[in-house]
Amino acid sequence: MRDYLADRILAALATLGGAPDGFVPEFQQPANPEHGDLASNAALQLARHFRRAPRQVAEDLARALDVDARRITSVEIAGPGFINFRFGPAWLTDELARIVQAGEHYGRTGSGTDRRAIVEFVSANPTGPLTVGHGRNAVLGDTVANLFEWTGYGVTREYYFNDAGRQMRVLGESVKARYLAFVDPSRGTREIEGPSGPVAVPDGFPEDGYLGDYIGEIARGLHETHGADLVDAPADGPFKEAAEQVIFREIESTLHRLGIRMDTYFNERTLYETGRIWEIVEALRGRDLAYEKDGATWFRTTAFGKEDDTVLVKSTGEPTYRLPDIGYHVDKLERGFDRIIDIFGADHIATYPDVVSGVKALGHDTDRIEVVIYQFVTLVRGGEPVKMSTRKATYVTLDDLMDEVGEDVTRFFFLMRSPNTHLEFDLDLAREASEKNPVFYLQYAHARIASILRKAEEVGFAFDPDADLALLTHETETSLVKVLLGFPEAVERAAEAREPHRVATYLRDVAVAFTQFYGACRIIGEDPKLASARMQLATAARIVLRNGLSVLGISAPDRM
RNA sequence: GCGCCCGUAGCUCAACCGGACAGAGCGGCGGUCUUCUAAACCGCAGGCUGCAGGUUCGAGUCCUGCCGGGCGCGCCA
Repeated sequence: MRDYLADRILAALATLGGAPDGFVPEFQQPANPEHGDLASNAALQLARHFRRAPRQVAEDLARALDVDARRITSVEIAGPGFINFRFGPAWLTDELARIVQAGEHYGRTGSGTDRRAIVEFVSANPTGPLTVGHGRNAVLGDTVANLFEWTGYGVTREYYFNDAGRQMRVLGESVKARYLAFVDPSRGTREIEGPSGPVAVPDGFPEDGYLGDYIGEIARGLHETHGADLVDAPADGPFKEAAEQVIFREIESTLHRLGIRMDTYFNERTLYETGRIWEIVEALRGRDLAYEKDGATWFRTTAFGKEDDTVLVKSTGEPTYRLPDIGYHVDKLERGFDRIIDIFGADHIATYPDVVSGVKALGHDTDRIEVVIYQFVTLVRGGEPVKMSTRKATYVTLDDLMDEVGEDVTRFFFLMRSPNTHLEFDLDLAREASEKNPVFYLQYAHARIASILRKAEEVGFAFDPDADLALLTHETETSLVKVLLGFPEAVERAAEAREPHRVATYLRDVAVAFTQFYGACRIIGEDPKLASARMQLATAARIVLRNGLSVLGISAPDRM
């Protein structure tokens, strides 16, 4: 419809002496229904160009406008010079029929056809269970990936991790110390600083070791299968490996609960093994963007406007995260993706420009790389913010959260707000009042429609699939149709903006419009022709709710 | 000190690349179940969109400066 009207407006402008080059008519849905179904501000924008009052331009434009009376029933000028259009009932019913016909494909668009995107998300190193903090990343990334799929992209979901490095070494040491205590229960203990005062740990437990219960579980498992055979094994040998394996399995199962399945896991180590990172250092050096100082290799980030240069390779010979990150992104570019999306928490925002600079310096097209930054989740319990630390085990895991409020609520909660606003998660509220969560409102609307269809079957009402949709004249009926027609655009915009919450917001409008229709119009028991038409409308609403919830990765139950 | 994000109803948040009278949910107050699900619906109250300027036909949205909060600014990731 927008394309059609844009075409008509341009045609009308041509008869008025032409529009400025590159002028593209814009439309908006008026907030006030009295202003019609779609409004153009063309006259306001062109007033200066024509050197006339906006309303004058609007009148001329409206007069010159030649539109199909079946699609547009009224063209009005209002306010400072808006041109308001009203859709014809025949067009609306045609479109409604199209929704039912498209079914589960309704809302899929082809803007990304034949293009490929990779979304990298979660990417937590396997040092412990996923926490609520990872939840926002996981759900956001998965849903952004869904949005890409709905616009026609081929999508790869990738998890990037690193099992070398200090964190993992400490993890191995933590497990080994617990293991030794299982082997020799009389082993001495000492106290280190825990989350709330000192805690007793076995001798040999690192000062900054991991205190979570899962460490002991892993150690117990090793003791049960290997007995005392591992007492002389290195911490970063079987202990670290066992920990990594067990923890990764848990992470994966947590993600599965959320409906997330990764396509690929990328181990940072491969960038070392292939020598990729050293090639990059040499390439940068060749462009005079890397140099040696104080035993370290530096990246000349001052050449890109930063105040200081940054270290690429430490004096120990170990690269900083920046170097493999550059290599990783080059790798993704070489794999031929058209869009490369990284989902990062706000704390990583500063690292991104260095990586892009590096990739760009190597001659790659960095326009394809894009970062979705989300702000932190503040966990609130008993009205107080909860400080979380994986190491100190003062976290709430994603599994805990799902146990308490359910998978659907968990997903919806992380998706209902814009990524770049802080998310306050009140645990008490989520637990006690979870039935008041907006996600239930959407699901309830869906369940009600399913209930109507069941009921129809029970009473033996066979509705006519070729129902005369022109019978849908009630105010709540037409407004529901109009809302339903907005779905493809809602998906498209959410995808473009990488903002899943737009879909959630839209679905609320759908549920509201349906519920109003439901309250005002009965289906079963009405005249069969009208009932059939309404059944079509309800079916269309169900399709939109189901498809929309599917974009968000949330179930659409038939009963509640 | 510098950089990024945020500041909208009592609380949590929307507002579609600048549009018409800033909207929801929760909480508060008052109504509505013999009907396809009351996990619902209807109504009322509640706002100088942090403050001060600027840009223009028009600003919550863009620019500048303040104020307040978050996150960064490491040979950690």
